[in-house]
Amino acid sequence: MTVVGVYLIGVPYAVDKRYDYLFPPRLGRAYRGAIVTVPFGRGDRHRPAVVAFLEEGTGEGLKEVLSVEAERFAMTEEMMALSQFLRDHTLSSFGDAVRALLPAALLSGNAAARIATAASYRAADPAALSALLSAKGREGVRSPVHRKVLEALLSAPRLSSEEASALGASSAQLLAMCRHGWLVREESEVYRSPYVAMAERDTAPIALSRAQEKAYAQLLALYERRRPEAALLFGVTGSGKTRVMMKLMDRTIAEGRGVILMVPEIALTPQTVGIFCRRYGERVAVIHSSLSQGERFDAWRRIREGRVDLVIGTRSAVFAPLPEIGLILIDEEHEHTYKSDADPKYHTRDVAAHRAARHNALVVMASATPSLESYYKAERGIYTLVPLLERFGKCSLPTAEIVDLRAELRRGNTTPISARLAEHMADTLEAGEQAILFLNRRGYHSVLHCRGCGYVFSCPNCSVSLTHHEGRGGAYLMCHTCGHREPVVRRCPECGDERISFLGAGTQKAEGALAAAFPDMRVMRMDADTTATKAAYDTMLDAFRRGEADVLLGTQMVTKGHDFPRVTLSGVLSADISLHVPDFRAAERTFSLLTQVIGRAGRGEIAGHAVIQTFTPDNEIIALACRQDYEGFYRREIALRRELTFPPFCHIAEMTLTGEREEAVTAAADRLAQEAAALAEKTLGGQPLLIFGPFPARTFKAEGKFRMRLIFKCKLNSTTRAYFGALMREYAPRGGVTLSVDLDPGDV
DNA sequence: AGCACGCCGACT
DNA sequence: GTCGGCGTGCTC
Repeated sequence: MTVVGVYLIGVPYAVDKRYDYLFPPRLGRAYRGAIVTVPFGRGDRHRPAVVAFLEEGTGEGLKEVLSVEAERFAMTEEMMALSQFLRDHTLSSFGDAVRALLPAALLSGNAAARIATAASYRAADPAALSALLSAKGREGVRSPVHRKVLEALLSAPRLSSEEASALGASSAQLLAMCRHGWLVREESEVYRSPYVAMAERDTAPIALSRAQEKAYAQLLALYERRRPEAALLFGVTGSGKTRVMMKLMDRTIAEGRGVILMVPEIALTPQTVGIFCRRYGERVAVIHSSLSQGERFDAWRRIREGRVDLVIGTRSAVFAPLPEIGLILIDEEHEHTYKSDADPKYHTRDVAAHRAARHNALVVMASATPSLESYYKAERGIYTLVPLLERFGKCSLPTAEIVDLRAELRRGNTTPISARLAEHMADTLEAGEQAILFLNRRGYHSVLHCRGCGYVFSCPNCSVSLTHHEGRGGAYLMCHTCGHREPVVRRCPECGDERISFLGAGTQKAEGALAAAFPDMRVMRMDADTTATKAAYDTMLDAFRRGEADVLLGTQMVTKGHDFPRVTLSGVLSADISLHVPDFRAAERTFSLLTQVIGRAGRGEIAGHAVIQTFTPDNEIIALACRQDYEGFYRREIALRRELTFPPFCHIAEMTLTGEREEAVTAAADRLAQEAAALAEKTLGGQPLLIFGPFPARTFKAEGKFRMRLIFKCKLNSTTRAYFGALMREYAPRGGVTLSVDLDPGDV
């Protein structure tokens, strides 16, 4: 008898181990990677599972596998290895890894039933078709509709039922023709895709400038090594990175190898997709979070069956089941959306590198403001640095201006719009041009600063801004990275001013202030609330592009990847909010953000201008962004990271305890901290590992649950991963408290 | 995760 | 005397 060892899908970490079942002969051949349904637990509930082990045995005392999914949907060896990699690398369960790789439709029962089919008709005997049409009398074709259908089949191998009905043939008539033995009806699978093939195709060769050609040659040389390679394409805004990448894609596809193009969620607009659909037609698949379950399943099948050369998509597209991969492109590689915050908590970059190793593929990460981690790797030769620093065409760099909000306050202006910004707004409106205003709101409510001098309360150990908490003994300030606490003071330690307030206080009134200052102005507001669906987002951007509003006011999403030729002014209402988000990556994010905002203005014919409002006009990050000086920024920031021991000089791991009873959560956190220290002592053999906390998570209480965190600094390797794995398994808290781990979280 | 066993409070 | 609360432990 065949005994299979399976991993269950959709069970917690504690159940994530091998379970053996008998594989009854009536289900056919057993094989590794098979997706099966098994009875599990006392209630014998049916659960999806994946076969990972095969053995011959008596199978005594084992339950039986209930059903097997079609072999064409099974996990390939690569998928099995990738799931194992995800489990080891992120400490997720095998089942969660499988869920990341497979479309949900495959795991929720009968996949076959979820496949859409369509009928088509072909000539039963194509050779005899013309003879049939010219035959007379009883043997001939008398009905004009029948004749039309058969004539159409002289020039086309088959007719879809739509095409046949367009010729006037009813389904009854088609059935009759089948009974005559003239036609054969065939059911075939169809693929639901919201992206229809574009009518006009773009097949022109891609012409490159000299600088672009040089970058392309460098990348091509790497590609041709046919080994796992990684490159960092460091291209400033407007340098034509996309053209370089496209030429490399052309080359890869021409060799019959697949390409994955990763984009941040926000950049996946119809414009972007259109460019690639025109070039690669039906052999493009698009994957993103708002596809329906059916669309996702269909895209996955098309890719898996070899019908696709290019997969464009957000984070999860990195798992696209292309049979052969030659190239993985990660555009805007610094974007934090590439890190998954749900299990498995992977980074796209790591998965891409893993797949590239298997396929001997090239990974190209592209950005104008690379993540510190990536640029550091490029500096050390782990990635090949491919610079593309020349701006292409005649668009010039916009000018940038810093506005001192302290002075603004001294002059009595308490609105979030400075006099300078108002002036520029007026000029822009006058000229019939458009403006984009960026308003960050994340984190503003908990960081304190001095309105007199701009001083921000920060951690003496980590230089991360402190957040305000209401505790039992009153309010205090705390560092979310190391747990350092200090009391709230009334006076600024820098200038003695008493105007201590929350950072960004007042900016949420921006819309009202704009309306008051410019009553005739049309303001379009764009944030997570107004763009709940992808369609709403695309519609708003289109409307703004058409000039249906003068100002686009919004969060992060207004700063990303779209060309608005009529935008000549961009403004940041408070650079401080972004600069002092309580996260060690705040400076990096701000530099990237400001660089983009400044780049947004004036990409058309007209020169652009950017206005950056801040309480700290002397801040070096802001100055560097205004000069678009990435190198300068990198030198400064990498020195700070080294000094304070932050990535890339260590890794950070985060353990979170969640539960409904506050005392239970805090008690469990204390116990975990002790356990973690003891286990480190015992198993790490002197490898450095620092434990901070426990302390309340950024959102201590949310949705009726309390959350405590522990932060670890260490080097992640097999020893330390095993250490965190052991903590997860052996220290599973009980009493309604759950424990989760994030190795290398996106924000801390 | 789900389900059952198990030992303490308010009901027919 | 029982119905049922959710703490604890197991699932091939």
